[in-house]
Amino acid sequence: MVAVLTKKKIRVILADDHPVVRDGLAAMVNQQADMEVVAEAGDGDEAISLFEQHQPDVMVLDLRMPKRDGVAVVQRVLEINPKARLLIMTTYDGDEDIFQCLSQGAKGYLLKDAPRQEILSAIRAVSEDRPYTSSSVAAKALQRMGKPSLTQRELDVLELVAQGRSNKDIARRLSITEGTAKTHVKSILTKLDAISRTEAVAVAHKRGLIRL
Amino acid sequence: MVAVLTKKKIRVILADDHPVVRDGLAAMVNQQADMEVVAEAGDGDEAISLFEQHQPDVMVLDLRMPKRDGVAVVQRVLEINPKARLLIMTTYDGDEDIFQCLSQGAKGYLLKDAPRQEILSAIRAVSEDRPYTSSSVAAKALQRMGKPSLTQRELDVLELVAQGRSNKDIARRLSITEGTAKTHVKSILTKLDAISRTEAVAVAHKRGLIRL
DNA sequence: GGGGGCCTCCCTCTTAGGAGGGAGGAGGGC
DNA sequence: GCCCTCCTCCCTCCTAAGAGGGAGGCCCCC
Repeated sequence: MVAVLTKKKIRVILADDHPVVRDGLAAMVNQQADMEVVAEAGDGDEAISLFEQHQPDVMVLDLRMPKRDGVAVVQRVLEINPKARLLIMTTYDGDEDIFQCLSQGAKGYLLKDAPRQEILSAIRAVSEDRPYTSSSVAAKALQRMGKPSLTQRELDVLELVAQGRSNKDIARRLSITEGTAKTHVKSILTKLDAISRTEAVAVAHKRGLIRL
Repeated sequence: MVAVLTKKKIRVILADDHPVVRDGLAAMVNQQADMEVVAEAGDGDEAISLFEQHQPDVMVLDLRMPKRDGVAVVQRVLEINPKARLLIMTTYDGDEDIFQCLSQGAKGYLLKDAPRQEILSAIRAVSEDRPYTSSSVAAKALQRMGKPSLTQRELDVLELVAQGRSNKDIARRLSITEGTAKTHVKSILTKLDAISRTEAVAVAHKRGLIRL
């Protein structure tokens, strides 16, 4: 704390539903001379309201959170302030998550197993509005490019497929005919390049299209 | 730090592949007057060797770690020292993981979203050889009771099923006939109480029988 | 007004998958 | 010795699932 008054500290909000992780990040951040944690959120809604309230330089966001999903938080926060600087920090490295967040306007994306130094330099980069993405994550985002996206209806069907439902059952639940359900399943198989519905589920899971 | 010399501190080893989580736990633990972190491991092998080296009062273990899986670490450590006090701390709440760890002899199991106080009291409990299990986790363990377990071969088949392989493909990979593969799949379906292979995968995943 | 997605529904045809049996050999525990 | 579990293989029968088409209505955007 010697030459403190030269620069303003980077004001950080942490949003993660694990107290342990928040503690860890807070400890790391507050040890740095050039940054400080101004608030901590334990769920998506809290993250949004704390962001509005504090207008931090950087918000570090976990993707899977109670109440409101990470992607939804990204969307909402950027709606409130399009210049918000968001750093996604999560365990999920599916290309869909990464692609969604980055294309929606998050400035950085890193994985929770990243070493301390990488996390800190990511925060600094994002605070200066420079994008930060580790090479492995960037590779995933590029992988996702060019791949066809599923329509909302297809995602609805996919979720039921992943639960192990039959086409007939899916049709009943969505109030469509079995034939239509088959049509959707078929185009899911084509888009995901899978030969069977079970493989489609495996692929979708790996890509982060479905959770659980 | 007033009345320190009355008791020895609880010596804790942390094993988790996320530096952030280790930092968070370390910060929490070292703030307590009655405990201290003596070592940190970032993977399974390291956890085992550090345990041997330090013989801590408690080892806090993540389940999914590089090199050696959490359950395997539990097994090996208890082989080395049957009186080892292990506290599992993970994000996975599948009944299989919980059941495996506890029945193998882990003293406690808690989820990473647990509040600080719960984590600390769990460490204290386990250090005194008292089992600690949160009620939701205990409920899962009981759920698992009575359910049939899969044989090794069935697990082999299940993994391939989860990858979306056909029976024919599975047979080829395991060097058995398609008929035998079918037999295994059939008994998997029966044991998991599923009607289709895709549902079996969903159930298996929920229970923590398969990863990814 | 004319695309272009998207959702819906329809057709035929083939096969992989699941139901329900039985049965033999290997290995371990009692 | 016996029993039991597991893995292996066999049979039949039937349905769900996937391949490969086509087609109409809707809505939004250019």
